[in-house]
Amino acid sequence: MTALKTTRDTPSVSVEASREKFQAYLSEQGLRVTNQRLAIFDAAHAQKEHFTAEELLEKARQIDDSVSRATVYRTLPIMTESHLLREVDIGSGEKYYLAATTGGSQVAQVVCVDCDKISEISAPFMEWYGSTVSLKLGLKPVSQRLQVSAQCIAFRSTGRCPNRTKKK
Amino acid sequence: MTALKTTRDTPSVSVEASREKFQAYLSEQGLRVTNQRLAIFDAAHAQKEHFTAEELLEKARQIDDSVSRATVYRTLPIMTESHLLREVDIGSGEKYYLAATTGGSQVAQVVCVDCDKISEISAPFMEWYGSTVSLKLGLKPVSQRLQVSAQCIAFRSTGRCPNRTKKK
DNA sequence: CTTAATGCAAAGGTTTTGCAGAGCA
DNA sequence: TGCTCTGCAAAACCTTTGCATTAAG
Repeated sequence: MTALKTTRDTPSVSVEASREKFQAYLSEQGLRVTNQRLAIFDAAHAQKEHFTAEELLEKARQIDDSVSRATVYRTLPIMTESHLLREVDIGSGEKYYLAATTGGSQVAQVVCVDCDKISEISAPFMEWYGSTVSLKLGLKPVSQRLQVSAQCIAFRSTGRCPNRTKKK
Repeated sequence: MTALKTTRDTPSVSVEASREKFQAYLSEQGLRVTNQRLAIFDAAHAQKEHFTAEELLEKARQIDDSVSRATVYRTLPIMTESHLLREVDIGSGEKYYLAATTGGSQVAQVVCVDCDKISEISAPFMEWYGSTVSLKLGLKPVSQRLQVSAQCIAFRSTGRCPNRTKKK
């Protein structure tokens, strides 16, 4: 499966708008707008669920097969620093990412204990609690993250998650 | 600095009590009580701040210099599963640990953005929010974690943390 | 043209694992 | 004595980096 041309020429409106933000960010920072960066960006924003760097590489290559693993890893921090992508580390060894189209920093992650599937949910109280907790220690809060481990629906009924790939 | 004998023969009362819990847990699970496991346990419970696997190896070797890195890594999950140790992943590449002498699962971590120093603080509201958020998604909550990024006192005054070792 | 960005492959750091020998129950 | 646990070293794993080449501005 190499270099398939997808419907990249007519991305959805929201993706289009986000991409403009990304290009604007790159220019502001004096960074170059390359085909690889755009392919990686588009691939990331076409995902509906959280993805890993490796999965992103695969998707990006379906758009532009010249994209390398190194460039994916070099582009991820750019996208997270521009707040167009959210990084989620659930402690499973690899990091997960999701396009930050909604919620800003006010989202909690709920992770299935069996299959590691991540759900996000609005948690507007988080920022207030982050401040409360920080200030109790005399520190200045920067950001906060609430991660909840839970049993997903499939696990509760069948005792095993359908999309589980863990070695454990 | 190899195999220094410390004051291991007279550990504090609380450490002593915890160690008994650990031995009981091992026996219950049909696991063996070995000198290495006890040394690792004692080393872990002698720390006042969060530590890494590598740091734990060094401390454990001061108690019993036969302790190997492999055994440390094999013992860590046993101690976390017995709830005598708390694992904290702040997304820095290596995991941190701390003896779970207080707070149970009702603690939030506040991490300095510059030096990665971790402070813990009681956060009794967390469990309630974990439940709320999980149930909104129809999931059964298991545990929750609130991690706050903040600027520590030293960073605010000098612009740099004293104990910083990050490459970044 | 000038310089940043890229691909490749090797290196990096942390954690895991196979195996033969050691030691607890 | 049987079977778990251990140390050692190699491997696995994700991520980063050096270098020659490519391409954006």
